[in-house]
Amino acid sequence: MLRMSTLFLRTLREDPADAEVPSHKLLVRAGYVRRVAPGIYSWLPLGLKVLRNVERVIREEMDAMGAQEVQFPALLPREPYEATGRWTEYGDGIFRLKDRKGNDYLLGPTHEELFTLMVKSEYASYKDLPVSLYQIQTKYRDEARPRAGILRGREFLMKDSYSFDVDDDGLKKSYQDHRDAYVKIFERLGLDYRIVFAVSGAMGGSASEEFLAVAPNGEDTYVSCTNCDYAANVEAATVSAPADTDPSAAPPIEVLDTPDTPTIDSLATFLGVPASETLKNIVLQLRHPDGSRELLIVGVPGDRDVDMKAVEANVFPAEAEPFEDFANHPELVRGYIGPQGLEGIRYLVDTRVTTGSSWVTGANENGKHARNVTMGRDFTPDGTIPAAEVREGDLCPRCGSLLEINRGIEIGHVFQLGRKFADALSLDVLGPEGKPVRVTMGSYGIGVSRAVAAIAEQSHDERGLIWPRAIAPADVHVVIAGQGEQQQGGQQLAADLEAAGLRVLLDDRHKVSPGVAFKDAELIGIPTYVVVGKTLAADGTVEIRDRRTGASRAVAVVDAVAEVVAEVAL
RNA sequence: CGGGGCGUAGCGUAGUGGCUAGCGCGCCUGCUUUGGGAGCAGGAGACCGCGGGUUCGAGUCCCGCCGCCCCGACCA
Repeated sequence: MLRMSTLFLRTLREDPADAEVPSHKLLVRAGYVRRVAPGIYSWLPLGLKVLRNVERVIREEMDAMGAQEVQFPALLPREPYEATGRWTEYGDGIFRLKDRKGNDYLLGPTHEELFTLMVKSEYASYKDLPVSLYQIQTKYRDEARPRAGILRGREFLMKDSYSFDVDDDGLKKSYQDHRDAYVKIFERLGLDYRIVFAVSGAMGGSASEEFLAVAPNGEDTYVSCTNCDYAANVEAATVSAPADTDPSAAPPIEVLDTPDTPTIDSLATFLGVPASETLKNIVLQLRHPDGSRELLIVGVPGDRDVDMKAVEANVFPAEAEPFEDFANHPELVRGYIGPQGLEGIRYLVDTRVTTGSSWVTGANENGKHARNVTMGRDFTPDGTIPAAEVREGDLCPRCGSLLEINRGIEIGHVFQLGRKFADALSLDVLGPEGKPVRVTMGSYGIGVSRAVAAIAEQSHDERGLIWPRAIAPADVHVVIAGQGEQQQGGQQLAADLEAAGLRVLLDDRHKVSPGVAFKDAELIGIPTYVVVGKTLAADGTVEIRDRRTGASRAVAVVDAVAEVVAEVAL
């Protein structure tokens, strides 16, 4: 039993000044966490109980799906990360340190290398696979900007698992098994979440989905269809493209004098056409992994911005950056670039730019634009990518209905990693024909500490936290509001509840007024609390209150244990 | 890393060059109080983020650094 009289807890009456989002404010106010350094937090007793409860749910489901728990160190040697290139790729993103001999170490940001090497050293036969391993480990990333309390920290708790299969079909099954397990986990955690398509990004690999907890303070933006179940991270979103038409049917190109119209706004105003009918050509510079540079021009409808993340996802592993060096490229007339007659420069268009579509665009001459510039006749791009930002009201690529945009917190990610790490670290098993077979992997993560914050984001009101039963720090909170008989009654009830198998938090503080006890109970957020107070003396009843609805009912103290047990079991 | 805001006691804050840095909460002692953040009395607690400078005098003005928050860039 937790007794408030001795519990290591101090609640705060006011929001901490450095907190912005509700989860941060409330977890600090209610005495669950305390900051010790930027993006680094300590867990106090109540917070640690919630964190452990989340871990327990995750462990149960991971074990149930057949994954086996292991534990790697957080402190890791440089060599495995050198072998996969990530010692360099991570740049400032990892914490590095040296031992007394000057050898390089890092604090693990993620553990693909270690899992891969572990399987390599233990297993050698296709008969050993498939296997899925997981750990719940503290991860370290030197984030440029930690924010929102434990929502994005530099030290955080993560469940990461990895599947190992001999072929793609096996990988698909392992992926699906993890996905199913994640659904069960997030259901049990009481989260409102969406599964969205994601880009695989710097990790390479193919199929990738994110589990996003719906929250206005989330860092991820996703689109979802108002009709069907299509949902995607904005970086991975596609939209329904207009149908192709016959380019020869378009009127001929017409070059127009458009002085002083280097921007889309000025052009649209000058010509009196909507910006959506103009074609904006953005010059980018690609940086390839080998250090070489390449120009890239991206054409998008003039009323939309280029989504750099979407572009990068399509030119991976190159990185894209804005191009500024117009002085050395006289063929690129800043503000008046058009795709017609662009020779030798890679040109990609947005999905919305289709064969047969005609545009107002630059004439590659200062002060001039061209009308009726038609794709398939006047220019042919080197490819089509979802380059323009997605907006609310765009059309679903699957059913054509309206898309809407919302924000979410990434709490899980499932990912068919493929052979990137197996290749880098030579992970083979002997196949049935006696020849080595390269292993294919999946990678699956859940942000454990982040999930606590995500739940707090979704489950609170102006008075405080409201935990789902599965992870609340206790099943029931007994508040003693009074002296003498109430004290005796409350102590007895708490003991009886505990004897009935419940986890009990008892507010047995003598000198605090009932108002303080009520406020604390609401702030701490145990879903059910029982008030033992004046009604005990008056008519032998106690109050059972529901934290979420505020509903209160009086029950005879002799029936209280049975009533509470029934309520908690719901 | 760029832009903006801000660092005063455990928490929230006042203090726009001039007396011993003020208030609320919390904490300690005593008495009273006990169904919605109690009252009275007495107390402890601050190198005013750090370093340098201007000035007769700096929490206050100037410079540098560090840290915090927000936006952006970045982020398996």
